[in-house]
Amino acid sequence: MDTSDELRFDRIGDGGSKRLRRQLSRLLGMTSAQASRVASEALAPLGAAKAHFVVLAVLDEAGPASQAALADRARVYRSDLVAVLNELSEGGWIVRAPDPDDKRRNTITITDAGRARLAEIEAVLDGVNDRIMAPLSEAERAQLFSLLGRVNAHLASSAGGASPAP
Amino acid sequence: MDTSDELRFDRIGDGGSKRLRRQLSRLLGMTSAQASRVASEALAPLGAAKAHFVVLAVLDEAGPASQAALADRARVYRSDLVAVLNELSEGGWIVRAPDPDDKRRNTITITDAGRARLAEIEAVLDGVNDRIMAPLSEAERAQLFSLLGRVNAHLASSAGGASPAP
DNA sequence: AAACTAACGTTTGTGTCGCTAACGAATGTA
DNA sequence: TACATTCGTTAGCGACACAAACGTTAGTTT
Repeated sequence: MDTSDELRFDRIGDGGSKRLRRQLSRLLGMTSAQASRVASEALAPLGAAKAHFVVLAVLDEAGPASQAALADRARVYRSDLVAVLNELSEGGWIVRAPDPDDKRRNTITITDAGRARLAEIEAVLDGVNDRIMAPLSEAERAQLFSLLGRVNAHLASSAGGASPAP
Repeated sequence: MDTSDELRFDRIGDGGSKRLRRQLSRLLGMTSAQASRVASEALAPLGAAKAHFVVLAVLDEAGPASQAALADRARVYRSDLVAVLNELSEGGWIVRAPDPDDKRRNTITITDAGRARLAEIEAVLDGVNDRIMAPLSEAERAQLFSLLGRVNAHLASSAGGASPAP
């Protein structure tokens, strides 16, 4: 019979159901949840969160910015960014100073300690991603990135939700 | 200018950061969230949820079962299954009857209406998954499933979390 | 038969995540 | 001057994965 091929990850997360195995959204959800869990667990000892990494990375690469600009770049909602910046500020990794030119804005700047923190977090997360993709070859990892990236781009552009704070 | 290769989905969800683009967990999370949103929106008019589909599918394929067995197969936590079964029961899609042989257990059975409901939901979700993978060819879809499946299997087995209710 | 252990369904609660709504303050525009 | 928009902020929703505990029932041990 047709005992071949697709039975390799049978009963991993689909109860052996052909129906469930066809649903990419489910496979995506399960894998994402597990990856997210691994990442969070790895960051926990540092007292860091994933949003910390994203925000610090964007700050480091794009330079100081208002919270609104930061939220756009990091794809974090303005409302959620507040807490993240509070935490980063408490650690001395960023400075939140009022913008003299526009009193509505804050100017967020990464500190030297923040850059060190970023490197620290990045090292951990690089390790995490390596563990996640452990069973894949280099070529396969690139494949996965490419395919996922295309699906993601398609979803982001087709849906209304490309921008986090409309 | 910066005309190279990997810029095709630049600024889709990573703020243009090389660092962020390397993080599979992030790409996975964004894609999963969007796919999940599309699926939920498609199911909303039916008044259905994703868990409904999973539970009905498992019931249809593996036959009547206790809630514990159902939770294992559907990869839903016993605690969360309660609400799902309440909803499915209210719709008349399943029957929850005490097991005479073991008074601790309920026996969950799918009804004819439940099977019709399952077909209905499945049709919607098949459409959703087709829309999600629209930019991919048949071969690429198979590739994506295979790669994701391997990552998922690896994560499920390496972490303690292969079984949802320890 | 009594005592202990384990499985069952259920309730309740936790933490994260994506997202919406509304607010006062400040700014820009008509 | 009136109106609209942008800014940071607070609060809250709903979905999801998950943990802890409880009363009930069953199986096992002494």
